[in-house]
Amino acid sequence: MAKLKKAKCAADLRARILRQELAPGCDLDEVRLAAEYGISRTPLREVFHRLAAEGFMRIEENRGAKVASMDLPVLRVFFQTAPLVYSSIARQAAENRTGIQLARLKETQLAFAKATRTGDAAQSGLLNHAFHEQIGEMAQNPYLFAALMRMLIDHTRLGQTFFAPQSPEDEARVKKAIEQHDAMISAIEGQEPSLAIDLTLQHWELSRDQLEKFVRPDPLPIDVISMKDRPRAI
Amino acid sequence: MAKLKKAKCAADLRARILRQELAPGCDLDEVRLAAEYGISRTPLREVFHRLAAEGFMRIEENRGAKVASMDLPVLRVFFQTAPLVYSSIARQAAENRTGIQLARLKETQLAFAKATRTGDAAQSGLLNHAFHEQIGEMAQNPYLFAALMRMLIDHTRLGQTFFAPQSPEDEARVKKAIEQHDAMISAIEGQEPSLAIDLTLQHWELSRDQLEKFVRPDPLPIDVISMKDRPRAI
DNA sequence: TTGACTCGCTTTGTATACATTTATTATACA
DNA sequence: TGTATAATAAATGTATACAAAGCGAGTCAA
Repeated sequence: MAKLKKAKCAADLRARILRQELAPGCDLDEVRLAAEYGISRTPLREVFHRLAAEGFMRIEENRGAKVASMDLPVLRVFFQTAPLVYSSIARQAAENRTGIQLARLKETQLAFAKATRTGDAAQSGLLNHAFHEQIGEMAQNPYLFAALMRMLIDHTRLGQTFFAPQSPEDEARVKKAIEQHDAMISAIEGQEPSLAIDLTLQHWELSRDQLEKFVRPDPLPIDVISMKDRPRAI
Repeated sequence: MAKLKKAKCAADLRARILRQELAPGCDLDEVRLAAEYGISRTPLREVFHRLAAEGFMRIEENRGAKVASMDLPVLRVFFQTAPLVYSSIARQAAENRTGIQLARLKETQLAFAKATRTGDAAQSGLLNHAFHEQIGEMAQNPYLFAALMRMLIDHTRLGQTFFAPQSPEDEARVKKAIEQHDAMISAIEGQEPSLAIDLTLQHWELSRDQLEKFVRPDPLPIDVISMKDRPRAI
């Protein structure tokens, strides 16, 4: 039981970070969290060190653990690197997937589609994360998997709003994402690497178009700024 | 001082694993190592969890930490993935390197060349590792960097013998590797991404040819097997 | 008012003692 | 002799107590 607590704590912290319930940069109180999870500081700190190495947080000497930040320079790299990593993973997943993994992926996809239908945006984000992580496992490539996991941390955090559609267009996008997942499952099941790559890149483009709105918000119209600041201008 | 001990412990464990002084799969005694590094089990265990997440070791519930193994299936993936990761990193290093990083890289290369000259194979391996890790840092890509670090763990462990030349041909190979490093530095300094990629792939091929001898030893001649087993055959 | 300093509080880091689990050995029995 | 089981030893996991470092409020002097 005690062991389960530690694993559960790690999993829950990951989820809270991915949901941005623990915001990027916010710092984590050892005693508070230890109490919250019903464990002492010792095992919690072990979890911290592990999550730090996984890229969820960083630990600063004598000043505790903080949730990994998402600075803009890195986000640029994110958009640049995602197609390479995602498509490589997709190809190898189609080549190497096992039947059991495929069955699990289908289950996740069902749960994911259901979460979007019930409008649970946070849960949708986490299940979408799980979906892509499972494809990563199928690739059986520990090297690229490490890169993928780090990409997904930022991708899921950025995409929090994706599954909370505000308009009919947003809803259509979510629906399309689900269909793309289904197509990807088919390509992986049929062991068609190049098709899996194509579908993955299409899926990425859908996601990217949405994400970029948050990463590069249109700069405020120049006159608005100047109007606002004019009174205080020298 | 106490903090330095922990960092030093982590760095030393990494080095010992890379040198195969701690062999793949061997298990790590908490009390022994804690005594060895002059710290208690608590901080050592934190280091273990961190190194586990970095891919140096794995931790099994209630049965301690073991050095990460190098199984053949994964090694196949290693050979398949290395060109992609290494060349992507090289390109981005050429694009994004800073002057300070370049200076540090040159220092490492000097130390590396010196270690090969003095015949210190273990140190050569570690400095070669540091050289490629520094190129990874230059790329400023945390996602691919995670993949690179995992590749280098296996690459350095596999290549232990590379810098302990047994023949004039081996020595020529080491010499060539050093020259390739110099050429890579030039390409990165001159910010020539495509040249950096070419040189990196050449460097990889040199390394690969040598590594494959250890990974895929020639299978026993078929008649030797049949001769040996014939007496016991049905 | 500002800047530097001290004191005390809060938080982080480490060691140690204890609980729990696994591994090993000894012993009994078939 | 081989196997199963009990007893014991060794280790891993956790909690707690204590040490050390950081942080902030308040004080005092310039």
